[in-house]
Amino acid sequence: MELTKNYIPNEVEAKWYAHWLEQGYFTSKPDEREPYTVVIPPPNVTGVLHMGHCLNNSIQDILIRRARMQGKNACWVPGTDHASIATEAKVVAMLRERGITKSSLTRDEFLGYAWEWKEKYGGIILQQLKKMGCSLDWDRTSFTMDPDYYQSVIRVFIDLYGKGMIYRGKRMINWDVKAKTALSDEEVIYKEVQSKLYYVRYELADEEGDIVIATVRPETILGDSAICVNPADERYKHLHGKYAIVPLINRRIPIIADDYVTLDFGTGALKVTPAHDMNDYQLGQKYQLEIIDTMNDDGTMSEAAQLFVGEDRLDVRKKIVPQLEASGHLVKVEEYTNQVGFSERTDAMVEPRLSLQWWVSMKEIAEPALKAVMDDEIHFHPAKFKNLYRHWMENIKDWCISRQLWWGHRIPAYYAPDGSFAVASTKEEAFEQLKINHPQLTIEEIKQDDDCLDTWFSSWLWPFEVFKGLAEPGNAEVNYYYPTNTLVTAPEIIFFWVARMIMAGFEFMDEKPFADVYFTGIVRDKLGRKMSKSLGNSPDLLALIDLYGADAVRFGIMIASPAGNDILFDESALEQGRNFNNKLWNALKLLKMWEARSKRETSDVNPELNLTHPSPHTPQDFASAWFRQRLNKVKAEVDEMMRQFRLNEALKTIYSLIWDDFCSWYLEWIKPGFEQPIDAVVYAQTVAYFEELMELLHPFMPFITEEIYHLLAEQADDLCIKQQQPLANADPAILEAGELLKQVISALRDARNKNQVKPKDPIKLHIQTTDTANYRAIENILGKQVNAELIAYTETTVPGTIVVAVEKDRFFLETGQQLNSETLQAELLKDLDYQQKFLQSVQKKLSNERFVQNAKEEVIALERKKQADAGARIETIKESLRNLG
RNA sequence: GGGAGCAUAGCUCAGCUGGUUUAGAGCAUCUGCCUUACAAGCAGAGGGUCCGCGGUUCGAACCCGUGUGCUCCCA
Repeated sequence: MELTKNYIPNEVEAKWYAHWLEQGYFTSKPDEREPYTVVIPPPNVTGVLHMGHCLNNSIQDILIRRARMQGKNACWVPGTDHASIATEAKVVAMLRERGITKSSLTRDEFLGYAWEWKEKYGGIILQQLKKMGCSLDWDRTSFTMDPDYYQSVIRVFIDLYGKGMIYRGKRMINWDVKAKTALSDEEVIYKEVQSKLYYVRYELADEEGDIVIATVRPETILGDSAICVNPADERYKHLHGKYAIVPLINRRIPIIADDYVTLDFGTGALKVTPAHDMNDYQLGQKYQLEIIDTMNDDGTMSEAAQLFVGEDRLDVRKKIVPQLEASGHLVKVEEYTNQVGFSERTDAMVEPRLSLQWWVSMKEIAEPALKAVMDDEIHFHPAKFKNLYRHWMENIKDWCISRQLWWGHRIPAYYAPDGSFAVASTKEEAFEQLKINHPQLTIEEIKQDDDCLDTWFSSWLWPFEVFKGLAEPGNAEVNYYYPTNTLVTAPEIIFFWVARMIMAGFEFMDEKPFADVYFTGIVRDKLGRKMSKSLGNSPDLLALIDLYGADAVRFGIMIASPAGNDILFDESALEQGRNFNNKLWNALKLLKMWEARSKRETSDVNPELNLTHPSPHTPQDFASAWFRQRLNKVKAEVDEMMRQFRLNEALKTIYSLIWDDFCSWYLEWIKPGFEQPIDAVVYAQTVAYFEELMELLHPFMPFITEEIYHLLAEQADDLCIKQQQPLANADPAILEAGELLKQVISALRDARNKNQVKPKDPIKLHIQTTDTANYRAIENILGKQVNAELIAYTETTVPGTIVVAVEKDRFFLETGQQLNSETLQAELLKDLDYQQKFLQSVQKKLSNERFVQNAKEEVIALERKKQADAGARIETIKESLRNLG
C-alpha cells in the first residue's frame, strides 16, 4: 500500500461519515445502559454555519463521542428553531423580491410561503454539521413548530394562564417601528450615538417666568404631561406645585418634584413624557399623570400629537427645532453623546411605547431555577457565570411574550367583539367559555389574537419536548433521556434561553433540564471584534473545511478556547491542526515502512515480555515500558480534565503526548538502524500504542483517527464505537527515568550546539555518576540520540572536554576538535551566577526560623533538596571552569 | 447609573488548595540542519517590572484593600 506524501482529508472524511451513518452508530434507543444526552441548541432555520456553531458543536461532539466510547448510550438530538422574527424577515424579503407585499396576503397565504421557504432553505445548517463530523442522531431531528411541539407550546400558554401566571397588560415596551413589533429588552442593542441636546424654555402658566429643560428628543414635547425637578434643587424650590405651558401646543402641565431627577444633568429640570420613555412612565404612574401617546405603530405622529400628524418621528425631530426657535422657546443646542437602542433584527431606532401585550410573571417560577444553580444541582462551567445568573434571577422582570408576527405559535386567546376574551386551545372551546357571559354571541363573531409568541417561549421547552415530554407525558423516551446531561451554549443567551429552560424544567417536568452547562466563549476575529455578517469578518466555514479538513478546523477552534473565555480566531490555528494531521500521517508512514521490513524477519524475542514491570535490558524495552507509563499517566490526566470540562487543555495534553512523547522521543528511541528490521514485538507494541493514541484523540479529531486506526491493522470494529479500557496506574519510577533521559539528551544536544559540534560529527561520552546501572539501561538510546560513538564511565574529570551537568551527574563530551574556551567560560560563569543567587535565596528561606517552624514538612524537605542540588551543581561548574584552565 | 469579568513573554493564553515556579505552553522570533516518516519537518536558543501602590503571611502571580486601563451584561 502506497501512502500519499501528505494527509488528504476530503475523501477520507466523506467516506467515514457515510460509514458511521450506515452502521447506525449515532442512533440511540433507550436500553439498559446509562444514557448520556445532549440536546443541540437549535440553530435558527435561517442559519448558516458560522464559527460560533463550529465551536459549539465541536464541543458537543467531543462530549458525545467520548461518552459513546465510555460505554454510555450517547444521544445527541439535532433540530432547528423556527426563529420567528428572523425567519419572518427573510420571508418578507423574499416576497418583496417577487413583488409581493406581506400586507397584500392573508395570514394563511403568508404562512404558506413561509413553510415553503422553510422546507427549501431551512436546515441547511444541519447538513453542514455533517461535514464537521457531528455525531447527531438524525432520526430525532426536531423543529420547534413540529405539530406536537406546537401543541405543547399552546398547552403551556394555557396552563400558565390558568395558573394566573400569564396576564395581559398595557406596559411600556420597546417598539420596532420597521417590523411593527414589540421587542424584548434583550433584542435591543444599545449603541453610542452622536446626538444633540436641545435646551427648551417652558413658560410658567400663571405668572411671569420660565423653566428650561434639556432633551435629545424634542418631538416628544408634544406628549409632555409634567415637568419634574429634584426636591433638593434650590434653583427650582419656588416652582414646586406650579404649572408650565408646553410650547407650540400650549398644554398646561404641572411641575412636580422627585428624587429621580439628577441635579447636574442638563438644567436639572426634566420633561416628563409618560407614553414614550420608560422612566417617565414610572413617574407618570407614581403621580398619575396623563398619558399622551403621540406615535402610531409605524413611528409616525398620531392625532394626539396635534402637530406633524402622519410624519415620521425622526423627521419631526428635525422640523420641530426651527419652530421652537421661531417661537422663541429654543435656548441653545449642545453636542451630546448618548446610548440609543436599536432593534437587533431591523436596526431601527427603538421607540419606547405603551402597548397591550401578553406577559409571563416571572418571580415565582424563577425561584426554584435560581436555587438549583446556587445549590449546584446544575453546574455552570465556568462557575463565574453563577454570579451573573444570580444577579439576573434575583432582579427578574416579567417576560413580554407577544410578538406582532405571523410566523410562530399563535397566541391561543379569542376575543369577543366587546374586547373580552378567553384563552383556550381551540376556537370552539373559547366560544364555550365566552358564551357564559355573552349568551348572544355566535362563533363567527369571535376572533383569535393575531400575535405570535416569542421564539424563546417555545425553545424553553426544548430539553424535554424533543422527547415529547408534554405531548406524551411520561413516555419511555422522556423517562430515559430526561434530564439531559450537558448543555453547551454561548453565555450571551444565558437569560434568553438557559435560565428559562431551567424554569420550564422545574415548572413542567418537576426536574432540572440538565446537570451541567458549559458556556463557550464568543468567537471574535484577530482584532477582537465579534464575528458578524455586517462586519464581513466571519470566514466561510465550509471553505475552511475544504482547505484544511474538518479535523484541522475542529482542532484549531478547540485548541484556543478555554471554557467561557472568548476566543480570538486566527487561521494559523487551523494550520497547526493541519500540520498535526500531517504529523500523524507521517508517523503512520514510518510504521508502515517498519511493518514491511519486519515481515521479512522473524523475531526471537519472547512475546510474553512483561511490560508492566520490565527489566529494561534493551533500549526498546526501556522505551516501550516508559511509553506505556506515559500513556497511563496522560489518560488519567485527560480524564480529569474532561471531567472538569477543560477541553482545550485535554486536547493540548494529547497533542503534546503524540507529537513530543510519541513521535519525537519514543519513535526515535525504538527506531532501528538504517534499513534494519524492527523487532516484531516492539512493532506490535508500537501499533497498539498508536491505536490507543487514536482512541484518545478520536473525540476531538474523529476522521483521521478512524482512518489511521484502520490503516494500522485489520480491525474487527470501528474506532467510533470502540470501548475504552479502564484507567491504569502509572509507575513514577519509570517516568522519572524517562524524564532524566530526556533531560540528559537535551542538555548534551545543547552543549553540542553551543560548541558548534555538527550533528554528523560523533562524540565520545564519559559519564560520571554514582548510579551506573541506571545509565547502562539507557545508554544505547542516549548514544543514538546524541550521536556518541562511545559511552564510558569515569570516576574523575576528563580533561579537554565539554562538561555538562544534569542533576548530580556529569557528562564529558570528547569532540576531537578545538574548544572555544572563551564562550564556554562565559556560559559557565553565567550559569554559576544564576546558581549562586538561587542557592542564596534557598538558604535565606531555610535560615528563617519562622519558615522552618511553620511550613509543611514536604516544603522544607524540598527546599533542602534544592539547596543540596544547587550546591552540587555549583561544584560541577567550578570544576568545569578549572577544567577549562 | 447598576452589575459581572479581565490585566502574566511580541501575540493568544495556562498557572486549580499561597510553598515543586528568580513563572509555563502554543504561535511568532533567532541559530543550526534539504539527517532515509514528516521543511506542513528536525535539533536547540532567546524573550517576563506576573498593570501600579499598599496590606495580610515565615512565604503572594495567587488572598485583602486601593488606583488605573480594557471587555461584557443590564437600565
